[in-house]
Amino acid sequence: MRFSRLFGKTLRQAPAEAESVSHQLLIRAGMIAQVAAGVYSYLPLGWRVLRKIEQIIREEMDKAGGQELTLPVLQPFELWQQSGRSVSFGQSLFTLKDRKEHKLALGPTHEEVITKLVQRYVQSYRDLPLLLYQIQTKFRDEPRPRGGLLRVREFIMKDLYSFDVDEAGLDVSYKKMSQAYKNIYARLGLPALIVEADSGAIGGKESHEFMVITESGEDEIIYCSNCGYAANRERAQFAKAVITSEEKQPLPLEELATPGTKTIEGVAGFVGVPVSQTLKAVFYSADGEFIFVVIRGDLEVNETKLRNALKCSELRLATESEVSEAGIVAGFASPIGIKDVKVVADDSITLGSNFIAGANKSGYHFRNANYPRDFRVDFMTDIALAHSGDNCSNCGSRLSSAQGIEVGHIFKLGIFISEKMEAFFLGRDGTSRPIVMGCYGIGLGRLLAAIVEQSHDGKGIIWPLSVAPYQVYLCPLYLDSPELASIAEDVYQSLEKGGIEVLYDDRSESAGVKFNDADLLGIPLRLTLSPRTLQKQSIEAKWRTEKETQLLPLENASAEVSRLLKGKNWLGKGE
RNA sequence: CGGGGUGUAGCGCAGCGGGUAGCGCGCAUGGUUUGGGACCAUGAGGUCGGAGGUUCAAAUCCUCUCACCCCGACCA
Repeated sequence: MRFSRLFGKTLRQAPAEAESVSHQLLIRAGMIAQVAAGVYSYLPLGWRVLRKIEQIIREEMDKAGGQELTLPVLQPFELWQQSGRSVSFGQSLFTLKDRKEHKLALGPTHEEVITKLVQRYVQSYRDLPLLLYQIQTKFRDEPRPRGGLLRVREFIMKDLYSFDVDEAGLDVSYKKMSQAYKNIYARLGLPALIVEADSGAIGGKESHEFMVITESGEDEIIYCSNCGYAANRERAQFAKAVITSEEKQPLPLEELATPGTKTIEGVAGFVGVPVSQTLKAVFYSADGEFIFVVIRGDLEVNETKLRNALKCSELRLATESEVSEAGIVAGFASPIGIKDVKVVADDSITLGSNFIAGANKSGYHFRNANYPRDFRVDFMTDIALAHSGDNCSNCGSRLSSAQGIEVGHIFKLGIFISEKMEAFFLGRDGTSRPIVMGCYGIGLGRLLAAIVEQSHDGKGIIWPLSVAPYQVYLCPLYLDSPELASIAEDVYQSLEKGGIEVLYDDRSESAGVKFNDADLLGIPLRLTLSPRTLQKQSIEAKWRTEKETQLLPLENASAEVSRLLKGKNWLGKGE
């Protein structure tokens, strides 16, 4: 490809709205262009990278036994009603009406459609297992797109669905996919960490995310460097410290005047006890129902855990007026004596005794509140948010935290969808059972952005050889010399003939401009041709990742370059 | 949806005590240059996000509105 003919232009300055590194570099390199919030065009260079990523994913899916197909983007809304996910996806589902006023959805994912399809063709256990996938555009009306390609409303995703006869079969499919994903990240040069995850609106039970650790990541990972436990913070477990008060025996409940102490810190300070010696009350609205949450004063509520515990789809903090309508005195609330309100407790309230708790009247708290002696709860489970510094629930070591980009998510769906979509099969024993499903998603654009996020320097992008838009940047200097121009042209032709992907900088720009563009675009190997190298009948080669240059004989340069490229692995590292 | 911010040439920005728009980069033409973003000359390019209002006069003041970005809520 001749640079002078390439559509797209490198920019010295990134547009003001681009904040994340990947966003800035991808725009400056002329690889993507924004159309609307969370909607992007891929320019030729960016599209080449995306297609390479796609091909790697396709190869790994095929190797794992996947069969590629394509499902429609346009889906009848009824399918979403049938699965019940029109509710759980809620506003994120893009919907539209056709000319007959029939409601349709733009697919944010394809469990419904594929399960319907599989239902038509699978009748017997003999038809299973199946691994079906597609690579296709998804639509999600995200509340807040951000970070360039990191979170968008229209994106290309590979989604694979597994169909098995039982849980054991699902485990096998899940492992295959997990391995295929690891292979993909390895080939992309992405150090991805697998972590336990919440399954969110997709549903199902077990799920894992693949995370690339980088500061710009929007997810927080809690991990234990001792035993290897790692989980998304939404999901993370930790060992809650047991608080032993001086008096282990429950003491009689006492009312205590605590004027003006509306916060946990305020009360604890006023009474002179640690915050862990108090009970915190937090109020939520879950699908419209008022929820009273109790948790030990030193902990915070994990809203994802709470949502899962309540099995609700919409969860938010209750407003002040909702709290007072429920008859609760904010700042002095506790479940003691509370009636007609659903109370959910974190199990931390049993890890201690004689707590300070609200007296449900302004200016007063109770001393020596104990569960279950003094109050009841509707149910109790783990709804606490893990922090770095907490203890690992596996091994007791200190947990750490890191920011990460979610570059893949795999789910064990079980029969959650297949039951609703009536996808049953006949087992060997003649009984009809729902197909056991898994789903496995990976967003290509986000993958591309993640690569840039963790592989760049002050000059620009550093693509791994496996996905670089071109392998070689041919950079002749002093192109106005007819002799040099003609040799450069010959080299270009011979590289192309040799099957090497080459971007030929045929512009008559100065050396600095060309070198800077080569670095910005992140092409792995740069070849410089100038009177200086010509004098030695050679061409200069330089890897994007290295400082040193080397001279290659001009004669059969193509073969020499091939040799160089083959000497590198797909990441362009090592010999 | 809550909070904050920005919309002026392709990109980055200035102008905003009202008088009809300018700088840098980029772009075009010509010339001199060239191993890490050269220089000179000439030139093209703008309904100042949109609508309404105030005024003799609005990029500038007022009202409404739209878009985009960031934080949060939310989210495979």
